[in-house]
Parts: sequence; C-alpha cells; structure tokens
Amino acid sequence: MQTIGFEKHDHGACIHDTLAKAEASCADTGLRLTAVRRRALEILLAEHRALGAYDLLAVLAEEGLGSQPPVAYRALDFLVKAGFAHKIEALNAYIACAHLGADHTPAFLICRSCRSVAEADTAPAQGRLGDAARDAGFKIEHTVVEAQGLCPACQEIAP
Amino acid sequence: MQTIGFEKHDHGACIHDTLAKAEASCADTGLRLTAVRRRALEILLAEHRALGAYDLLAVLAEEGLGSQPPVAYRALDFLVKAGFAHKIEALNAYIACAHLGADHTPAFLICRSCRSVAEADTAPAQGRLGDAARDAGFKIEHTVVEAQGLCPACQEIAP
DNA sequence: TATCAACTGATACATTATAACAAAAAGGCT
DNA sequence: AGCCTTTTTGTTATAATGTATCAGTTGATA
Repeated sequence: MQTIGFEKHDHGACIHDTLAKAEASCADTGLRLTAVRRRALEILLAEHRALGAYDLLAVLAEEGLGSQPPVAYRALDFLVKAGFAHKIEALNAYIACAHLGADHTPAFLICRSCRSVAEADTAPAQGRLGDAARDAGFKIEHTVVEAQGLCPACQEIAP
Repeated sequence: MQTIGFEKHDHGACIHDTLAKAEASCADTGLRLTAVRRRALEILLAEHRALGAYDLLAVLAEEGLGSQPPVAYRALDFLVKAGFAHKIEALNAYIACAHLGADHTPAFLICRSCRSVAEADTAPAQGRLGDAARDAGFKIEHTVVEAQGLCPACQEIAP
C-alpha cells in the first residue's frame, strides 16, 4: 500500500474506482448509499484535500441536497462509519478514503499551506505505539496518526 | 522514557516536579509563567485527564482569574507553545505534559470510558510514518499520535 | 521614569457540532 | 397490494468550541 495524495495520478479513475468500490461494499453489507451520501462522497473525492462539514454543506446546499448542518454531519458520519471517508482530527475536517476496500489503519500527511492530505498506512498499533499500549495494559480500538508539515509543492513556494 | 498515566504514582510529587521544571524552564528562556498560566498548568496537572478549554475556564472563573474564553485559550496556547501541555486533537482538549523537560514527541493513549490519558513516546517520525513522509517528499513539522480505547481499569468495568 | 513589548479584560462574533421531533421513504411481510 | 417497522430526511433550535479586536495594564529595560 502506498501513500496517495501528492503524486500525479489519473484522478478520474481514482474517483470512479472509489465510487464503484463504495457501491459494491454497500451492496454486500446492506448499507444504503443514498443520493446525499453518494454526492457527499463524490464531493470529498473531487480533491485530495480535507473539507470541513460546512464546506461540504455549502456544495450540497447549492445542489438542493440539503441546507442544514445535520445533513452534512449525517452524511459524513455515514461515510466515516462505512470506512469511505476519514476525519482529520487536527483540522476538524474530512477526506475521502484513498484505500477503500483495503483493511488499513490510515495515517495522514497534512500540508499546512495548501491543506492537501496524503493517506499512508503505518499500522501504528503494530509498532512502538502498540508496544507502549501493551506495556500499559491499554486496549487500542482506534488510532489517529496525523503528521503536519509541507507537501513537496509547497516546500518550493514557501520553504 | 515510559508511559505515564494509568499506573499508580506519587501524584503530589508529579505535580510539584512538573511545576518546578516549568518554572525553571521559564527562568531559563525568559518566558513568563504568570498567575493565570501557572494556575492553568496546576489545574491540568491535577489529573491525568484531558480538560476542555471551557472546563479549565470554569475553574479559573471560580477563582476569579478570568471569566471569558480568551483567558483560557491564551493560557492554553502559552502552555502548549512552551511545551508544558499538549492538545489532544481527538477530544479538542488539553493535558499537562508528563515528560516536561525531555525532548520528546508525544503519543497518547486515551480511554474512551474515563477520559484518562497516558502519555507515551513513540518518535513516529523515525518510524514508518517517517518512511512514508520521505517517500512522498513530505517535510514533517509536527505529529499527532493518539490511540483511543480502554484503559486497564475500564476494561474490567466495561469490557 | 520613559518606552516598548507583553499580557490582561472585555465585547462581540465565528466556527463546529448536536438534540429533538415530525415527516417521508424504503424494505420486509402476509 | 396493503400494512408495519426501520431508516432516512427535513427542520428548528441550541450547544460547544474557538477567534478577532481593541483598550487598558503591567513588566522589563534603557
């Protein structure tokens, strides 16, 4: 599994594949990818950047898909629970999953300048964090790993 | 450096030592540990749990040390910048540093049941996250590593 | 003791997130 | 199809978290 986000890639295929995987996953599990939810995922997928709930809401509202905060938060909750999106805690923002389908523990590289986000996989619970947890008798259920800094492009502009 | 937070320990000494280190650090660097800032640190130190800014503000307000949000946020900003406290992003809350003085990259074990927080050190930038960042050409400036789950005590109560 | 920078007090406001409840839609069942 | 249950949506209201701004005070230093 590789880091996705800063490299050039076929973004159309990237969007299309992820939507297809999300639909397949819903068909399998009985989850319902309704219009709002599907569109929310598309909006997140449109860029490898974190969007706030209200950013998403603004787009949904323009399209007549809902105008009140709960609309956005419900869609995001669904996507996060289904594993189709992740919350970036350090930004209170959301991003589409770049490794949909793969069983993974996401880690994020967040550019403070352009807000782009790359998703890597570091399996922290199997590394030193896991060791520390075992030593402390702590049972890990979920991990948040987020690195903030400068992406390759922004290092050139504002080093 | 060991994980601090769930084990029994001499908490009085833990508080006293940290305050002394903070004072020494300020004396060294010229930072000013004013009344509000010092009291804010004491309040955070009183428990190995994350406190929200408004939780802190409530205590400060009771004591006549300020009643408006900026009071709490300024004190917290100072403590975080000085390295005397850390922000727990997943909770939008703050905790006193358990390794004050040591140059470290904190990682947290957060109990979802009792909200207690242990501070470990996993140097993530030197592990697989660092590898992923190097591969992507990303320059890490700050990392957030937070594991959520159940602490030893809460595993017995609500397994 | 004059000056500058840092800190504090206070008002107002911005952003992020949730509770609650009624109405509608979807899916299962006979 | 018709009925029932569950899930989803629409809407109002409000809670929780965080900041901008500016005036006034304090502290260090010259």
